[in-house]
Amino acid sequence: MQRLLSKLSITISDAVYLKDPETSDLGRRILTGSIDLIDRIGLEQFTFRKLGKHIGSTEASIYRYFENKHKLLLYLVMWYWGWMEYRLVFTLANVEAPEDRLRRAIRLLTEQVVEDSSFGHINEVKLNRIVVAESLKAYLTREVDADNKDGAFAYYKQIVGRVTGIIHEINPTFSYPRMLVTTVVEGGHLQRHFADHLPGLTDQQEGHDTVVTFFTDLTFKTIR
Amino acid sequence: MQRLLSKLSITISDAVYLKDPETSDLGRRILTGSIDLIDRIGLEQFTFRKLGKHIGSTEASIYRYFENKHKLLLYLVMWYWGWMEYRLVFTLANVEAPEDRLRRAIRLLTEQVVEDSSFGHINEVKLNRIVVAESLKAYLTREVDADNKDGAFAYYKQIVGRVTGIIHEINPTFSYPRMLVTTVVEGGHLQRHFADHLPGLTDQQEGHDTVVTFFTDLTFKTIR
DNA sequence: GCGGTATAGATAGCAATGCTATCACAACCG
DNA sequence: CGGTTGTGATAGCATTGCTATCTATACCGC
Repeated sequence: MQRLLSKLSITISDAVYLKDPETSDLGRRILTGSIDLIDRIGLEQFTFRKLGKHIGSTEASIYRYFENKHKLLLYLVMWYWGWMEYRLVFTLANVEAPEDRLRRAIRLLTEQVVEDSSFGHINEVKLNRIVVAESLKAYLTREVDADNKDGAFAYYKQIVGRVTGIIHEINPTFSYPRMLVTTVVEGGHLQRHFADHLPGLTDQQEGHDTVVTFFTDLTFKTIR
Repeated sequence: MQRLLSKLSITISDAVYLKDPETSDLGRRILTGSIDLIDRIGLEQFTFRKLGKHIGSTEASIYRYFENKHKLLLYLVMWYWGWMEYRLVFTLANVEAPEDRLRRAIRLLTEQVVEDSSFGHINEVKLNRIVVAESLKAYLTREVDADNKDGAFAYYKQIVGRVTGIIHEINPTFSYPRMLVTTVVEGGHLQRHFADHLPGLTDQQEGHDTVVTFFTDLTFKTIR
């Protein structure tokens, strides 16, 4: 899978960037560097000026690629879901039984990413942490509607659509598959965050991964 | 209930404010005005300078009450959960059967607030919209741990604890009650947000409230 | 009524942020 | 070789986030 993925590229809606960062050395340094820096200092503290310093370039040059840090976040989040969709498709390949397919899908969507490798300049482990900690901020703004029109959530919706389809195979009468899938995905992120910072709000324990277990169980029981 | 609540007051940890806004006219105008303005323009666009103009005061005066807008948000969110805990206690009063108690609790936590009245200078309808749209930003920061130590999430945790207790009554062997409750609460908020802005990600329909139905159903099935 | 104290308005100021503009230089491309 | 493109360098400006100082007022105890 690694080898294959490294040849594929994830298409990002050109509405989220001014100049495609995949097409130049500086662009790729912006991606690598921003993932690095956001993971380290958090989105609030992150600025284009700091990123410029971090990658040995300037604020003005970065502005030639992205309108502002919100758009850059959209890019990263969109890339992440594009990558996840690839992984989902591979994970489900040749798996026939819908129950197995659903189980695998939920695992993929709720487990932590621990291995970085497939794409050269993107560190998926760090990007996963960013998505857990910051991606909701990409949805919870006044610009959602515009960003949505720009296709920023296209991969996310596709994933929701795929899993919804599996649920439908298992139980065609279940009325709220999309609600369930987004609840599982975002709930998974939130539980990971709580486990790290507000342990009183979760039951996740050190060591074994109760998040995956919990959401798998919840999903199968809910759709019955 | 209205009459009783209007005499009660919700205690907010003094770590989130510099000067108790409940103790002065200006303080109460800050609360009323900030709820108004955040609801109108969103947290990102909201600044103390704008709030000063909005309530006919100055930036500097507001800074005497709150360190920054993040602390003000914590105050509002904490107030909201304090208020919700009151309402939860009243909603459950004299209801014996744990299934009924759970059903009522979930409804309260996931339904939209539509009536404003009980507390003079706080508009609960607007505050509910703010909590739906912005409260996750209060958790998803680098300061969570410090804010948590300051007791900013105390009411939230108490509510989680109460509902966890009910779940335990119904099924003492269920292992993840806290995960379930926070998933329901935050999931409820998210679904409302999606319904308004990203309808492709939810199944909520105009008119009848599927969010409450969905999460009630999910909860009962999950704990069985 | 007098002096003290708390409160809030007015104004200034400063560093950081968000964003734009201009210019110079190098690479590369036909 | 001349033109285009991409990047760095620098400047600048409005806004934000926050602090400081000064003044007017109101209220509180005596």
